[in-house]
Amino acid sequence: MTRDNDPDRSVSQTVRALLSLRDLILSGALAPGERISELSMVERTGASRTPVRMALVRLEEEGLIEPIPSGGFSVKAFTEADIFDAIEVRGAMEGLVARAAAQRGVSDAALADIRDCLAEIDVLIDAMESSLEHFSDYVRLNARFHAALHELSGSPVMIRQAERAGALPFASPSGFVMAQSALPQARTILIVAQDQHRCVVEAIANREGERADAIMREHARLARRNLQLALENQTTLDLVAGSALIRRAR
Amino acid sequence: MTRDNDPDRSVSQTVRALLSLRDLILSGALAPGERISELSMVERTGASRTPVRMALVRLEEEGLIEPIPSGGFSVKAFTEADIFDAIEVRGAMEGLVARAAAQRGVSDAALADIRDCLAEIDVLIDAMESSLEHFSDYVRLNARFHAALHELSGSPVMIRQAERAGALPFASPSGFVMAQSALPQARTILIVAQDQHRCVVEAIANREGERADAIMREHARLARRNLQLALENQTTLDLVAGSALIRRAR
DNA sequence: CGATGGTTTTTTGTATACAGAACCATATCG
DNA sequence: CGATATGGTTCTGTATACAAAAAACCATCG
Repeated sequence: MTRDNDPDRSVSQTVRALLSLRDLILSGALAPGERISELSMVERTGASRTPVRMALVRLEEEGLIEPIPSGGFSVKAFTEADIFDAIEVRGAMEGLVARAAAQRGVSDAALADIRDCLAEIDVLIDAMESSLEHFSDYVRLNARFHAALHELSGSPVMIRQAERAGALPFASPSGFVMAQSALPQARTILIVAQDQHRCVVEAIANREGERADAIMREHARLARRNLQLALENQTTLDLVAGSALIRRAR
Repeated sequence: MTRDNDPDRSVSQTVRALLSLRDLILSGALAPGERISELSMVERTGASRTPVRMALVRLEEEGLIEPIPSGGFSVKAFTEADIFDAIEVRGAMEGLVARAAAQRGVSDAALADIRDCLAEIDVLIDAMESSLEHFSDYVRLNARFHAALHELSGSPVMIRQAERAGALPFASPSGFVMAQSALPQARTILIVAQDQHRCVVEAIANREGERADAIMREHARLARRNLQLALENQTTLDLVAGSALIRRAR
C-alpha cells in the first residue's frame, strides 16, 4: 500500500513474501550466515511485517533459515557434505516410495501417465543432441517424473516426506545446469538417468519392490557422483540455484 | 494481558501457543477435520492472535493441520494406513542414519554413550518384570536412544529428516502404552526391540553399514506388526497419544 | 590509546485495529 | 413451499502501534 510495485496482485501477501524470500536465499542475494532483518525484508518484498514473519517461520521449518538465540533468523549455511547427505536422504525416500508402489500395485492409468512422462523426457533428450537449449525444460520434466513417482506410492505420508527430502538445493539429480562445453557428458548422464527412470517404472509394473528400491538408491548414487564431478571440475559443469549456499564451504 | 492465567511466564507466547495447540490436537481435544478458529485458540491459549497464527503455520508445516481453501486451518485426520506408512518412513530414515554412521565410523565416546543408554533401558526392562509402572520412563529412554542413533550419523541433514520422520504419532515402536494385562507380551516386545537396538549398535561399531540398515528396517517392521496387533486387539494394548487422530479411521 | 559504562537506536515479540471475504440466517419473491 | 437475494455476523488476512530487549554508538575515564 506504500507503493504499488506489486508484480502480481492476485496472490496473497503471505505467498508473495514466501516466494520472494525463498528466491532471495536460493539466488544468493542473502549470504549464508547473514542475519535476516524483518524490516529489510519488508522493504524488499513490499509486504508488511506480518506476512514476512509468517514466511520466515515457514522457511525455518523448511530448513533454509535458522533461528538466532537472541531472536530473529539467519540464512543457513550448507556445506558440500550437507548436499551429499540430502541426496542420500532423497535416495532413501524415493527407494521407499518405489518399493511401496511396487508392493501395493498401481493402476494402469497411473502407469500410463508416468510412461508418458518418460516419453516426453526422451523427446527432450533427443532435442538436446546439438544444444542444451531445452535444459530448463528437462529439469522441470524431471521434477514432474519424480513427483509422479512419489504419487505412485499412493501414500500421502510418503509423498509428503519424499517431497521434503528434496527440499535442499541440489538434492535432485538434475539440480545443476550444464555448460555448453559439457554437452557430451551431460547427455550421457541424462541418458543413464533416464534408463534408471525406465527401469524403476518397469520394476513397479512388475511388482518387484526390492528391485525398484535398489534402482532409486542407485539413481541417487549416480546423482551424487555427478555432483561430486561437477564440484571437482566446475569448468564443465556449473552449479545453478543456491550456489551461494555452498560457496562458503569451498 | 487481558487475564493473567499464565501457567509459565518464562516462556515466550509463541512457544506457549505452539505447545498448547499441539497438545490440544494430540490429546484429541480438537477433533480431526474440525476447523481451528484463531479466536477460540486465543481464548484457549491466552496468547494473542499473532503467536497463535505463528503456531498454526508451524503446525501446518509439521503436518498436524492443513489449510482450508477458503482460509484458516483444520485438524488433519490420519488413517491407520497413514500411521503404518509413517512407521515405514521412519524405518527407511533410521536405516539410512545407521548405515551412514557405520560407513563413516563413530567416535568411541559416542559409542560408549549410546551403549550406556542401552544399559539404562536394560535396567528399566528388568524393573518392568512385575509391573508396567516405569513404562513412560521407557518411552522417554527409547526416544533418547533413537535420537542418539540419529546423532551417530553425524549429519545434520539426516538428523533433521529422521526427526521429522517420527513426527507423526505412533511412528515410534513404543508410541503406545500397554495395559497391565498385557505384561508378558509387552515385555517380549521390549526385549526383542532391545535386542535389535543392541545389534544395530554393534553393526555400527563393526562398520557394517548394510547390516545396520537392515536391522533398523526390521525394527520398523516389528513396530508395525505390534501396532497392527494393538489395533486388532485393543483389549491387550491401548493406544495413548493421538488416539483421536486415528479414531475417525476405525 | 584502550576499555567501560551509559545512552540512543534498532529490532524483535506481541497486541490490536481495520478491511475484505466467507458464512449464516432471514426474509422476500416466484 | 422453495429458491434466491440480502443483511448481519464472524472470520481471516494484513497493517501498524507499542514495549521490551538487544545492539550499536559515543563519550568518558583509567
